Amino acid sequence: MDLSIGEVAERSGLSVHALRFYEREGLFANPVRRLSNGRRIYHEEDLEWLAICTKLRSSGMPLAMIRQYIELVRQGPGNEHERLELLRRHETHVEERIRELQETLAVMRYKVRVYEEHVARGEADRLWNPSHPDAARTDSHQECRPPQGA
Amino acid sequence: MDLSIGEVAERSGLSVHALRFYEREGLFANPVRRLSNGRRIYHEEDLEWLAICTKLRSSGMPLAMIRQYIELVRQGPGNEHERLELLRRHETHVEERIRELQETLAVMRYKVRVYEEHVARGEADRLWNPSHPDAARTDSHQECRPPQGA
DNA sequence: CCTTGATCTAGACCCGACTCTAGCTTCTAG
DNA sequence: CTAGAAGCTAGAGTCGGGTCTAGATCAAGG
Repeated sequence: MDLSIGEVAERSGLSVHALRFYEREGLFANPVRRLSNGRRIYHEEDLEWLAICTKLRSSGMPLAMIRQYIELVRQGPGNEHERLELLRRHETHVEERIRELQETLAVMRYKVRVYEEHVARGEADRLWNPSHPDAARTDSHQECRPPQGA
Repeated sequence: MDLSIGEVAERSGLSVHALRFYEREGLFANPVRRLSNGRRIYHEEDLEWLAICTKLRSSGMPLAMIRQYIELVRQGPGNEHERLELLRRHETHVEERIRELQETLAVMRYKVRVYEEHVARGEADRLWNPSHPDAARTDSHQECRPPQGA
């Protein structure tokens, strides 16, 4: 039932270094316990929490925010509002990020399509080419009118 | 028609420091020209290119990749395929990132909803709470069956 | 008994992308 | 003529998020 840091590393996908680092950073709710010889012991719950952490991280939540969350948890019941507020804040942030990426993607797709056509016609070199002022100018106009669906 | 670094900073939204930094990093296609007194002079095209750079950056393209692109441009016509390949690689990357964010978002929304319900019923403290093994376990099961639409 | 491998700590190092500082020059307005 | 703003360079510092190293300890197997 007890897991060594190596096992946790393997199962969580984090390095042992990262696990110790996370601990120093206060990202564990309950202080990591030790064997009499000083070695860390983890349990299933730790793995579950780490899975959540990794998910939050992959969505761009900074460690500092995860720490804030876990600090609220440590303070015990009574601050559920703050916890929710924090999560919703991040939700909003992720939504905005998605929109930003989608917009860039639309512009890029459009440009790539235009470029492909030009290349096909042998008139290449007229896209995102800052050493070709003519093209740059033409193109940046196009950029102002991205695909209708954007 | 000539722009000083300060003007470019203001109009591009980048700091003068960042502009000099970008130049050192080789992110300009044509070497930035200087006045006889050593001061940099920029032109509209530079602003246009910087706008593109900023867009690419905001979509997560690393400076190193922008540099690769601009190096292809500097080499002149003939490598349009490589340029397109580079842009498509990034496109794919952005698509994947969007998917990743959408997935996390779905999970977060679900969890937040569950949490809200629990809080409403006064049974709070049962979500993403690694010091409450019981809750953690229940919850991580829920996590394995995210909203049907995910 | 000895090696191998996992662990420990403290602290150095890395990378990306800037940001800022020091010390100097140069332009512009009063 | 002079103060202040804006520029210049080289190089140091920052921040986030780790990663790695050195040197010590410990447990197990041959």
